[in-house]
Amino acid sequence: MGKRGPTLHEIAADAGVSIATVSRVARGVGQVSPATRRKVQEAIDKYHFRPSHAGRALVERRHSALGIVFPGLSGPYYSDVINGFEEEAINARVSVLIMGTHFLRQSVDMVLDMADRVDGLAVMGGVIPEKAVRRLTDRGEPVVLLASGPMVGVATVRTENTAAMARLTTHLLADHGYEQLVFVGNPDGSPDATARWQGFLQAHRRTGAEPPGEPIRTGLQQSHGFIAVSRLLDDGEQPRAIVCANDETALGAVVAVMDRGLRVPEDIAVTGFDDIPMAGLMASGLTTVHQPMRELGAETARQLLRHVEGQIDASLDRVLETQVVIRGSCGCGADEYGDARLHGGSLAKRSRRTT
Amino acid sequence: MGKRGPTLHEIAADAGVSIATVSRVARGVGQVSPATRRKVQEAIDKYHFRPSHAGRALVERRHSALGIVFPGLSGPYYSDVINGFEEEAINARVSVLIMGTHFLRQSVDMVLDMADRVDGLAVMGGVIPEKAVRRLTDRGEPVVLLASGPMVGVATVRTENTAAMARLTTHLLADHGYEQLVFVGNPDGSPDATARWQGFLQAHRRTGAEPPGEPIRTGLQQSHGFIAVSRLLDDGEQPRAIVCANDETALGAVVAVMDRGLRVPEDIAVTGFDDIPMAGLMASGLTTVHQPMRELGAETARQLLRHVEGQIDASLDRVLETQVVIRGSCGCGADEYGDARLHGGSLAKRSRRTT
DNA sequence: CTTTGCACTGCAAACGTTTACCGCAACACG
DNA sequence: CGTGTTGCGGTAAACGTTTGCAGTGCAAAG
Repeated sequence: MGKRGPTLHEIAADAGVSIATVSRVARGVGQVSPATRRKVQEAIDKYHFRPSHAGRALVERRHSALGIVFPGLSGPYYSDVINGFEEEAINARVSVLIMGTHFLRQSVDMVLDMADRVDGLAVMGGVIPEKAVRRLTDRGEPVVLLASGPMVGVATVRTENTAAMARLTTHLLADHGYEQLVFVGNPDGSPDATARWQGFLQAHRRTGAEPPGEPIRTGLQQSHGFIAVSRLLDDGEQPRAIVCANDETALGAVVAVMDRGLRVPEDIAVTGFDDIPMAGLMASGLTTVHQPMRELGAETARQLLRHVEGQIDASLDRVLETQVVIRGSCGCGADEYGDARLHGGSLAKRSRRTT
Repeated sequence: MGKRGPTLHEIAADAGVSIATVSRVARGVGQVSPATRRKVQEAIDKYHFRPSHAGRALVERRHSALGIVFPGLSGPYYSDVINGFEEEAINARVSVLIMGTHFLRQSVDMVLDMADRVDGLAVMGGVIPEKAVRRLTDRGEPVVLLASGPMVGVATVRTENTAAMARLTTHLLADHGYEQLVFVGNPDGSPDATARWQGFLQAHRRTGAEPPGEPIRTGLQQSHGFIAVSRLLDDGEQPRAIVCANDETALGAVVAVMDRGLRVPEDIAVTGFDDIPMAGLMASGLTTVHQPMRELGAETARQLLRHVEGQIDASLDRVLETQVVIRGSCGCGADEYGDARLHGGSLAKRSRRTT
């Protein structure tokens, strides 16, 4: 059974005017005498009238909504991106529809379906195959690719992953002189993970270090990191440093290491990626890479809105800067960069050194 | 500028038939000869035609979509709920639109707006005031309240929070004999937190324990728990047990306790709520309450779908069962309930005792 | 008193579907 | 050969809006 909301006609009848006048009052355009306006407004309020989106979408050919598609929705990462995205959307008076495909078979259909409910779509990398993205753009649907490699003909907004991971890895290899680094994350799992693995490799090549072994392929949640590292250690391996694809796996790794009575960073250094709130709080401080998540979402929304307005720039490839954040978990002592420990009831922001 | 997709008319022209026939072929209803069907299908494929949602929504008075509204989207909690919800929705061939209000001023407007784009709405407790929910139901919009207290005239699906928290707290008070319990979480923050605080209080009353002090009001993220407990300990207080509103704050609390050289559970016991994957993995094992998140989402979707079909049962108040999961962090030794430690490369599921 | 201009408001045509209804051809049957 | 019957497929109305255009009435100007 469908919606039963009042329509223009009912309001018009009640106010004793035509539907055109009600429409004009409702959207505040055109010439309407103050007396009529008041009368109509009263009827509108009385019935809590809100114009039907379907009717409006049909004639205006726009939905006043933007869509954003993610693979999954767990983790503070996405939350911040969505926040930034929503903020910009609200400024532009459009709704935001979120979708998580959860890697289901029907993903492409779901996205295609959503595309028909919004004016533009932000698609996170790895959600649907390139071919499906093409189909959308070919249809004339404004699309912005989020956090995924450049793709000809499609606007992209992303953060600098590869170079940052290369800098971080170089810090471990060159500054600390570590030799056996292990990468935890699935390079085939998401564009983010791919780019980070690339940076990891790049650093090894550039510093002339021995090439690293196979990555430990696992998911991006804390429990995944915990399990992966637990397995590794239980198998008798003990790398000098564990480079994780994101902070949450890193946190899981830290717990796994400590569970076995080993110390971070004295026995094993651990690094993350994303700089989630928890990263700066834990004892040694997690060395990681800060990404402007919120801005990533906001910029994506802005670009998408321009696109929807017809300001198409399909060759756009906006890359937001990232910063390596050196804390304690890589082995840099607190004394080295000022007091980085929490104490005495103060929760002053831990100092950072960024490269 | 708006969508440019092909319309029924173009397909009809190309195939040399009327729009009615195209519509029939597209949706597979009515009588169409095999020859015509083939011809039309070809044209449809050729243009990648998909019927416009707006046009369809207008005449059918349904959107083939369900909405689900959350306050925020961080944490594995929501992810699982959404998963279950989506799964049921996909079975019923309807789309799912997710929305996170992020406690913005415009929340009510956002929800009202979304209500006009879907056939039914699942609203998580605390997202919008009761009055706004009423407005929706008054308009005839199918609404199911998710994880929030019963509300007359509105169907509700939730998990048993209060009783479970009472059982857990009683375990700490009676079985362990702890006396100074501290609650971390904001009772006014969400219906979940409210119910858990209630259970916490209830246990104190029932066991005749001294009433607890004020709760430590903070958010539901790991970093919130960490900061809250850090402050507490730095202020010189040392409760015997910390009861957290959810697992993530509990994990933050554990890290904060350990950061200060104290042990969990020997010096301070810590408990959570939700049973997220990480809860079973950490060293001592987090004592918590297991909730059927996925089922919560799935059941909500099922109820909402029934409601949309006209099978209204506004007095429904479905309460899903929860289980207290005793692990080590409350002080129950591993030896007490079998080997609950991870070792020897095995990651066997940690044993549980449930009440 | 007629004309002109202006502010206001109604009419009606889209927008892209779905579907009830009807016409038409072909065919079977008496 | 007339009369149903049946299977296809076209016509048109309806869904709820927006908006160009035209009409109305009134005041000011001629």
